[in-house]
Amino acid sequence: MPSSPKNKGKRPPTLADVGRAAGVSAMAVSAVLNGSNSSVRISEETQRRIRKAATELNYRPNIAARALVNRRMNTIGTFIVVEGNELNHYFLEVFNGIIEGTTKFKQNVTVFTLETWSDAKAQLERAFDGRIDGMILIAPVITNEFSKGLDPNMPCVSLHANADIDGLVNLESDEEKGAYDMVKLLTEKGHRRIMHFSGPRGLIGVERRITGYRRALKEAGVEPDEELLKSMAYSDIEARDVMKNWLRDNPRDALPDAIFCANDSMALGCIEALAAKDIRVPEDISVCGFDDTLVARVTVPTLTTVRQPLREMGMEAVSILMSQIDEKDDDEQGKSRTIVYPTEIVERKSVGERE
Amino acid sequence: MPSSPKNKGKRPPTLADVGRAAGVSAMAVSAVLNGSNSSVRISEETQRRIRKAATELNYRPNIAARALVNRRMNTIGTFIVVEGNELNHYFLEVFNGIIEGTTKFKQNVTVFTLETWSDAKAQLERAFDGRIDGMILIAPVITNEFSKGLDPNMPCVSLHANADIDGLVNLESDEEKGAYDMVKLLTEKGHRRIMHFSGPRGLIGVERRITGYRRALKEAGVEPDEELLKSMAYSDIEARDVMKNWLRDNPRDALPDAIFCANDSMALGCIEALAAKDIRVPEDISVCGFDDTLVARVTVPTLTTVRQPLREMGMEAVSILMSQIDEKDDDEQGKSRTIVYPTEIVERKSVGERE
DNA sequence: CTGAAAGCGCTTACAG
DNA sequence: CTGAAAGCGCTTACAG
Repeated sequence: MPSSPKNKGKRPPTLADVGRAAGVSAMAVSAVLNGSNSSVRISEETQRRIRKAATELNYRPNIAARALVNRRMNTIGTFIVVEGNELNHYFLEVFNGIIEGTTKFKQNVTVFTLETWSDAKAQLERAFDGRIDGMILIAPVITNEFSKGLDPNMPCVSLHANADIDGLVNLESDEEKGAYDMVKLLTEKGHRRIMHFSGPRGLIGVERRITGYRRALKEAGVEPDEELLKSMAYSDIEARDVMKNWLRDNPRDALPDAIFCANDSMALGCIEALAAKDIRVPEDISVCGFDDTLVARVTVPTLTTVRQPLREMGMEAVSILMSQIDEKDDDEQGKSRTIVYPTEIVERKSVGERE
Repeated sequence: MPSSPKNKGKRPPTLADVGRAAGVSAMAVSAVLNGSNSSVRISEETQRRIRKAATELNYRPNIAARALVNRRMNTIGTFIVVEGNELNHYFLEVFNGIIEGTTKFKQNVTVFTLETWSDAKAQLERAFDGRIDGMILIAPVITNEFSKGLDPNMPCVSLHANADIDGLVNLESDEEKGAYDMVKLLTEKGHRRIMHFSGPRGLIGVERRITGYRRALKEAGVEPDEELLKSMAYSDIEARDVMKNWLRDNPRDALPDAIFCANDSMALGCIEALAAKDIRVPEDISVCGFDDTLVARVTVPTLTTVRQPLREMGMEAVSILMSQIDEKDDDEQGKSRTIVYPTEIVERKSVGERE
């Protein structure tokens, strides 16, 4: 009773099986079922017979065998660092776009999560065994160290690469202008003391937003106050805690007029801490975010925010990657490139007029 | 200049290449690098030499070749229907758990999005070409039609399968008790006229929540009023619109004491519509959700909700799937099974006391 | 303890 | 217009 003969006949049917059933060679079956570009013409009648046999046997091509000869898996890998142990809204938006793109191109997506960008070499290698044809890096922090972990033969597109990059296509948005426009809106609505909750200093995107923030302030005749610039991780929890501590350490009348947060989740964290002290948004203070993720529309109050076309960027990343993959054997040149998407202010309820 | 000789030498190194470099057979390399269970013992010295050659050549196993012989891709597929064109918070939570699980088991995840569960046969087949070893269905609506699309040899676990299932493991939570507990809490806080925004009638989970809702009402001596039960898609937008219309069509003093929403997003949609009419939560009306997704904690007011351990369920789904995959050749029996997770009330700010 | 052979399921030249 | 052969890169028996 133990070790029974392994499931005989359970093995899925192969091309040869179908061929046998239809009275032709496996090669003929391959040609009609998988429409290869070979010069083979098979008679209508034979084709019909082959297709019939295939459906009857419930034939399904074996992707591993095919990939072995084609060197093409028709799947792309997305790489993301899981911060604070969770995938966030930014990821959700971008991923929605990636899904849309891969569906269009009939590709599969596999998701690789990294613990950190800094020593990603070992983690990256999991993907370099032919299982994906190209990779999308989501908001990577690309260091020299990291670049070394990359495979030069693997087509690669990044979104919001937070450092200078070399040899890959990067999609980003005009973050400085987004920040500038938002802070300008704030000043136009009469706000003067404007706090900025930024991401971690040093990252390109973070610095760009700070630059935009300062520029708008200066143009409105407000001298940037370093006390009002708080840097932290891009996290709602951190923003909440920073806000909470600030409220503990400062008198109520020191409250700024507005807070410009570097992403929507941080804005929510902020609002949460404010609400705990019964400070109302936007009546007592205005708060705005960045990204225009799902939550911005759905929270109360709805969030005034800087929209980056994250979803579109995800879609485009796939589309660009696909052309890279297809042209891989051709010239390698012109690979390095940056595409900048426009940002746009979305006015909702969390920003009010001053006075 | 056209058709240049294809990138010679660019082809990644194979086991044979490494073997040649180390002066051994490919088989020996395979044995030491991929620690097979074959009885092969290779001398320490040779092993060192092989490893050295492998790193020098930057050897990487080819997964397609390996999969072809092993019939194992070490990747699992997750299947989800993209409602209203976006992956939602429920997905994000569950997927976080799946990621955690697959990381632990060193598996990859690929995400398949379906347009609908009803005629999923063709869409499902994309996955039945050996690219995944098992599948996780996220909140599927399993009909007979759908079951026929499944491959009986493919290990399969579902989360919140919203129908009776046959031949697969289903993970779900005790939704009836969750609903009951929540409505009971509401009645204990003095609420009597309690509205329920449910999902689409007919789905098992929806009916269970309705049952729990009614039971708690009756126990509190409140006769369920069918006028207060509104069914709709599980969507914040629908909930917002239903609420908006209700507010338009009913006098202010007809406002219920509380609204029990079938998920967090719907609760947010509700609150949004209420806020537009300056109806405050929880001062004027209490609102609660279901799921305890990321947004519940972060919106204002924070949401009182029924927690389902979505993340844990995602993790467990992977773990169960892995054992199914490993035991596939063994007995097929006992495959069909349901595991019910407890729900739990999380009290936050959106529910207040009456009077 | 190590190597030569066969085979996983497919596709791509190459002959007829 | 169609078939026989070789090979993609690996692993698993099987000999030595």
